Amino acid sequence: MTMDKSFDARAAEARISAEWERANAFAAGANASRGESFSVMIPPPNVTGSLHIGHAFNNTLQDILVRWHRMRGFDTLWQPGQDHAGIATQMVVERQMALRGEPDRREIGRDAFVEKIWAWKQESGDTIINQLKRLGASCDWSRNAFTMSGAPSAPAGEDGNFHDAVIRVFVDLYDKGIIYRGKRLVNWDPHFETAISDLEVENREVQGHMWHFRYPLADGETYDYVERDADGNVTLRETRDYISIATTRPETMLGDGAVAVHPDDARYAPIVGKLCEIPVGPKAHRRLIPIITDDYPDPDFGSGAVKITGAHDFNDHGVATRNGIPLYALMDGRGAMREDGLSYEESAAIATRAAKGEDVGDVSAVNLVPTDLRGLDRYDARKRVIEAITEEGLAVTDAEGNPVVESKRIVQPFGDRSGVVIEPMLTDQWFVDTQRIVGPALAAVRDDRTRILPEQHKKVYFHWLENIEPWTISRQLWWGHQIPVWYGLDLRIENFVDDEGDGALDEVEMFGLLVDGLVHTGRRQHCAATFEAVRKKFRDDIAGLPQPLEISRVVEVADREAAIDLLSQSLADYTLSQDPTHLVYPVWRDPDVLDTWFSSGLWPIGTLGWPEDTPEMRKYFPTDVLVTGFDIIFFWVARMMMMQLEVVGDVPFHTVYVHGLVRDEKGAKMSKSKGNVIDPLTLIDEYGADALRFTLTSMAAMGRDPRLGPKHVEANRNFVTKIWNATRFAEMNGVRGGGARPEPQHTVNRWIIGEVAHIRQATDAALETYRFNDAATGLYAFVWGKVCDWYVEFAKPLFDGPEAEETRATMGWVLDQCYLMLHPIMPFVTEELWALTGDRGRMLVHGDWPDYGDELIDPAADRQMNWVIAVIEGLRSARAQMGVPAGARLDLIVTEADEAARTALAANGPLIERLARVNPARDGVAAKGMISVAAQGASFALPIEDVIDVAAETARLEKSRAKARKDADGLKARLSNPKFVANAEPEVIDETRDKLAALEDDIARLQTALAQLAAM
RNA sequence: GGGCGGUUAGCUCAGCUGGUAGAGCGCUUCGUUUACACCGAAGAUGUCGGGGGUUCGAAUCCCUCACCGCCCA
Repeated sequence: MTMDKSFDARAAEARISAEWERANAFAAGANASRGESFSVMIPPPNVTGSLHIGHAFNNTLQDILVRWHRMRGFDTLWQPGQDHAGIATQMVVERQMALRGEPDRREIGRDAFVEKIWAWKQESGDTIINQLKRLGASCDWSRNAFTMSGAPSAPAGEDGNFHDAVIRVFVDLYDKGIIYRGKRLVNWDPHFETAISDLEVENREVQGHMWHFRYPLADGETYDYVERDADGNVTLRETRDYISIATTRPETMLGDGAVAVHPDDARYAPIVGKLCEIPVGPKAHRRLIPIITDDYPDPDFGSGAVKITGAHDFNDHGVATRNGIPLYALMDGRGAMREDGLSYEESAAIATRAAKGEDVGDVSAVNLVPTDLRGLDRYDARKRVIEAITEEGLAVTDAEGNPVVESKRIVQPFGDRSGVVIEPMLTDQWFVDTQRIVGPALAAVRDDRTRILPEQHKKVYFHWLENIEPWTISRQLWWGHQIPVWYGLDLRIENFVDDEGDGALDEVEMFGLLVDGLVHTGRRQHCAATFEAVRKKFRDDIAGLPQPLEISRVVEVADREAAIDLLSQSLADYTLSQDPTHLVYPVWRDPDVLDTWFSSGLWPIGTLGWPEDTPEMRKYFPTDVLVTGFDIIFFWVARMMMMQLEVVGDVPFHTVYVHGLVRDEKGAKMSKSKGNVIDPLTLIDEYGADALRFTLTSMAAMGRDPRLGPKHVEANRNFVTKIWNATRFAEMNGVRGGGARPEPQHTVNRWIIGEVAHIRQATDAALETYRFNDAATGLYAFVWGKVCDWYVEFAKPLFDGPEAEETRATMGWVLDQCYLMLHPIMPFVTEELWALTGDRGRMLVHGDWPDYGDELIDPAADRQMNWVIAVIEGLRSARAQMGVPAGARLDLIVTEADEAARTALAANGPLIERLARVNPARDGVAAKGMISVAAQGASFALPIEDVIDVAAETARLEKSRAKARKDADGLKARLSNPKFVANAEPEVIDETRDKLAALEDDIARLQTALAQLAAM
């Protein structure tokens, strides 16, 4: 057999992947030979996702840990899977439908749309899984999980019980009161028409405008407006009949509930408590709002006065709630001005009463959008508002009378998926009261039950959790786990009078119910995992109602309207038939779905079969390591911590390894818009998966962002080729792998075995501490620098001598160790070489990770070979510098040598002769026409005859001497410092003395050589 | 505004608990010697961002300044 000149990655990767799969090599527990388990949960990529370089990085690191543990015999599980990515998936499928010219989702309805998404998922949802396989990720693919598995809408083949876990947890937290529903200001995405969490909001600085408007004081009031400089000197004094407001969002003025100033702001003190007019809206119904004080306004920013729109701004919302200012909603779900609710006149009247301090109750029907602006998009409304105010002369103007509009950079919230400006909206949403479950998550990291690496990220974790806000978990989407809460009409109206007192309804009473009860009263709600369970709860509810209602059948309908229709119809029927068995009590389910991260938060237990008591759950939970990017620490890590601790009372993992973000060569974040995205699959095609993996690993310095360019990958592809060719050389010389560790006699062989032991210890130490880059660069230096550069070269002459057999055995074993140790980082080429070089019985993926150590190290061999290497390097350097033709074979004259040097020389003569291109060493004296080379304990002379240039040789030796002297002087200075000798550790002092001695030895030899040269 | 990180060879970066700097790429010269030109040999290049401090000793610890980046407000 002759090997090709290089590794054909493309062909081999596919073949090897198939072999791994056929052998079920990645199955949970494969190759287990000891009791301990090791489990890792993949951070689930979106089902819509495709592999980007960040995934490649993240999964390479996980795979290294997993393969390393599997080879060490741990019962290993790497759990793969995907999340259902609510918004993203809906977006993908809607776009596809639009492209095909199909009716949109509203036209086909929820069920049909969800069915389409499932169809899409089954057809295209495994893209990233297949890409991860190409990377070599050794997940147990048979267990691939999905956060929507087992949902009622799931088609065949999508079973699983993730849905059960999600619903179970929701119900549990609901029952504990940790999940609640409430009207809150949330981040509303007008494009997807759903609430999103603050983490899905990207605050970006954009070019915006700041308008300045005058809010006239009510009843023509005036005040002295005085501005002072830092020293208290008056810089401006004028009589004003208005208060000046700056805003970047004029359209929200319509919903203002107050103007706020800082309590210490002297400028406005005279008018606090007075009313002012919002300078927009029909003149006849101009609204007045109070001027209040609050700590929020910054007196130094703008005019120091802030308009308060509690329903459309988070800061304002805080001010409004603190001060009892009503929250007037202005927009609908699409970000357009509202058209619903009361007329502007009625609304303005109510708002005015509120401004005067009257309690006006619920203001959700109040619509303060003037008739002519209703239905307009928020930006069109803005334009109209500005025009109207300017026209009226209430814009603040400059000296020339032009309205003051500042162009400035403002920070605006954008939906991370939709890219549109987020609108703070007052809506009914479901929340997790995170305050109540955050404690254990903080404690677990504080007392190191979960370690976060690198440690600096702990701060971020703590900071976020210590200031945690309620988590909005409802999404107004169709794709996701529908909230398991049903509503029913509240029929227990307060003013119900049972005229006859007979506990039964007559027609009049029934009519009263219909009119008062159905339309105007609240609703009942119940939460349970199944409709059956919820039906029972409603039945208990209605049991208290007057008969015959109490025996109504609980049935499910689409929504509140349908419920009212059906109930009315049912009651009407009853009045005719008097047959109570036909009475129904309709209930409807909350249409919202849960935030995808709510399900991802249960990933560690959900993928292991919880809430069932599964063997996997018992064996692999808590999991060991979570490998993830920094960007996901809040989204996911913190939430998993909170949820697992709350639900099963344990941490989800004992270590979180946080890696950096892969950047381009210049350090810029990769982004589609910048066009600097590097596609990992392209790199795999070009250089092979091993080269890419090795590159990413060698860049994985803890806490740092790797910068990746194709050049780096190319360099490591060369490394793949290098070990391939070392194997090829071995193979050509009859070396085979698969043998037991030999116990050779020759120093070279003893030395390399010791080097293997060194690197094994270094590699394990690096992996144990998650220093992936140290593991990679250490192996690189060992394989290339030690094995290929020196050992293979040393072995060449040995193959012709009496040590040929032991050298073959040693080389076979050494290469086997290289394959084993490189396998977690470069699985394909090593698996291939493993198969090519021996009959092993099992694949390398199930090879036994070595555990030898110092016992294999022969210090004498170590010393001797390092000496030989130094001599060869010295000889080569001297030759090159003196311009000796590379091919010329020189005599090697030993002018001086101690015992150790003689032994080393005798044992390694052929090696030195071959690698330094010299004839066998013989004793002699330096003479004219020779150059000198100093080594520890020995001096050599090389006759280069007439080519010697005395001046050049002198210069070369002087340069060496100067360097040695400089180093020696430094060391001497240190040793002669009494404080150093007194304070430094003894080993350090010894080390310094040894170094100095060696240098002085060198200097002496150089000195001699120079003297000889001078004498010639 | 708060927090975190960075500033080391021409470029991209290592350098863990302080013991006087390394790798890859690039560059120069030489080389087809029984694996490999995706190679080998030899070589050049560093006030370790500036300033101060602790220490026998600082790229490494502390303070400070400058610039760059990220996160949160």
